[in-house]
Amino acid sequence: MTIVTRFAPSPTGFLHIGGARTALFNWLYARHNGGKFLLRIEDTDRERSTDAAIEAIFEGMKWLGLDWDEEPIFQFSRRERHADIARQLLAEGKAYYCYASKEELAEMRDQARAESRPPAYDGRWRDRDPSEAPAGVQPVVRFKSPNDGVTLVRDLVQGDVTFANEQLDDMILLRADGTPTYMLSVVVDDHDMNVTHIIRGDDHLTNAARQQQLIEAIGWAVPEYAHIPLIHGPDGAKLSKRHGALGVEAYRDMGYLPEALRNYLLRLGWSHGDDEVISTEQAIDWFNIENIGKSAARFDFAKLENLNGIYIRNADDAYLAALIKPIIERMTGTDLDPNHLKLIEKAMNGLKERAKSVNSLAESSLFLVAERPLVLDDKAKSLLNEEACAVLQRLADRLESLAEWDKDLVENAVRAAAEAEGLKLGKIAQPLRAALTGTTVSPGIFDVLDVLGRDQSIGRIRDAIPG
RNA sequence: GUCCCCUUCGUCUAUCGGUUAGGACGCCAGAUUUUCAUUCUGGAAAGAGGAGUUCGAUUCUCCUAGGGGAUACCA
Repeated sequence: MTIVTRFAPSPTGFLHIGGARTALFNWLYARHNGGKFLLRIEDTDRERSTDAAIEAIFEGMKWLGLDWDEEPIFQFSRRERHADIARQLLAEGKAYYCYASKEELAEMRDQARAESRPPAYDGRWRDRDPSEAPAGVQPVVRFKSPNDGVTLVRDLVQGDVTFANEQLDDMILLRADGTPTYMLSVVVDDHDMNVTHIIRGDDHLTNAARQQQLIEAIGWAVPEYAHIPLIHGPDGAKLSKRHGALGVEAYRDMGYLPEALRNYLLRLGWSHGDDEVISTEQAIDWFNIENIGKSAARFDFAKLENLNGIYIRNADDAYLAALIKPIIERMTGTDLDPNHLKLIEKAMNGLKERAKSVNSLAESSLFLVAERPLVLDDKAKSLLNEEACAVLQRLADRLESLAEWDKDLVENAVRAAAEAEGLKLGKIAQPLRAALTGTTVSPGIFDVLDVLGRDQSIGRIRDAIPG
C-alpha cells in the first residue's frame, strides 16, 4: 500500500511557522516512503477564507521547497459529497436532526460546568420523534456518538490515548444551513483521498477520537494518526505574532534561506542522534515518526540564525548573488548592471563568510556597487586622519606603478608599503579599508583590492585624501 | 470546571535500568587574524518535587506541582 500524507491548512491567513513544520513532516514522511504528499485547502469557513491566503500558502510551500503531488483539493467544492455522507448516516439512524437553540446550548454548557460534568450537548434530540420539531427552526444534523465505553486512539507519536465516550458529545455534521462542518469534511476527504497517515498538530488529538468514531460508524478504515507537538514561543506560551508565528514569507524577508529554515524546523522536535546540519537528502533518508518528541518545543531565533549562517557559507556564490540582487536594487534604488553582479559574485566567497542573513549579505556587498566618491561612515572618517591619508597617498603611488593588477603583486605592494612606513599591516589596512569600502568592516583587504580592480581601488583611495 | 498530553543544561535534544548524563545553539575565556566574521581550544550550565519497583533509577509505576492542548452551527 502506498503511503499517502496530506497537509490541510485553512486559508484564513499566511502559512505560519507551525503549519510549515506540519507540512514539512508530512512531506518528509511521504518522500521517505516513496508515497504521495497531497495538499488540501480547508476553505469551508467561507467568512474567513481568502484567495490571498490560498496564494500565500502555495507561495510559502514553494519557497520551502515542499512540492505536493496532484492538484490541490478545495474542500468547499466537495460539500455535496460531504452532505451525502451525512444523509446516509441519517438514513441509517446514525445521525439525527437537532433543533436545540443557541441559548439552550449555552445553558447546557453552563450547567454542566457548574455540576463538574463534561460540558457537552446532552443529546436531547437524539431519540426524539421528528414530529416534535418546533416549527420554523432549521435543524442541524448531529452524529449519534456512542454514549458509553471508550475510544482508543492509537497515535504514532502520543501512544495509546483513551477517551471516555461520555466525554465526547454528539457533534454537528451539517449546520442549519446545510453546509458540512470540518469534522465531517476531514473524515470524508481523507478517506476519498486515500490518506493513510494523518500527521498534524496535537491540538487535533481530541478531534481524532471524534473523527474515529465517525469513521467507524461509516464503516471506513481508520488511518494512522501522528499528532505532533505544537511550537511555542520563547516564553513557553503558545506561539503568537509577538514571537515567531509569522508567515514563512516573513522569514524569507528577514533573510533566512529556505533550506536553513527547513533544517531548523526539522530539528525542532525531531532528532537523529547528534546530527544538526541535515541536508534534504539526509532528511528524506532519515525521517521517521518514532523520533518525533512528545513535548512542545520553543522557537529559538538564535539557533535559526546560526544554521542560516552555516547554509549561507556553504551556498553557491552565484545562487547567493542572484538572491541578493533584488535586495541591493531595493536598497540602492537602481538596477544592478551585469558587471556589478559579476563583481558581487567574485566577492561572494569573502562576503558570505561574514553573513548571518541574506539581508546582511546584501548590505555588506553594497560597497562594491557604490558610486564614487564613497560616503564614509563615522568610524571610517575618523580612521582617515591626516597621518593615515599621507600613508595612503604614498600607497596609492606605489600601487599606481604596478605593472599589472595581480592579487599577489597588490598584496606584496601593500605589505611592502607597511614595512617602508614602519607600520604594522593593520595600521595601513584599516585606513585602506575605510577608503575602499567606506566602512570599517569588510572581507579581507587584499580580496577587496582584487575584486574592486585597479581603477576603482586607486580612485577610491585618492577620493579619500583631501585636496 | 472537565478531558487529554508534556516535564534532561537558558534553548533544541541524545540516553531505550548500570554513562565522569553526550551533542548543538547561546554565554564566558583563550588561540589564529589586516577589521568583522570564520575556524580552533577550553569552561560554566540539566534529570520539577515526593513516594514506590529494583542490587541499581534520568530511564518503569503512582502522587503532587508546573506547563500546554481540547472543550464552537472555526478549522
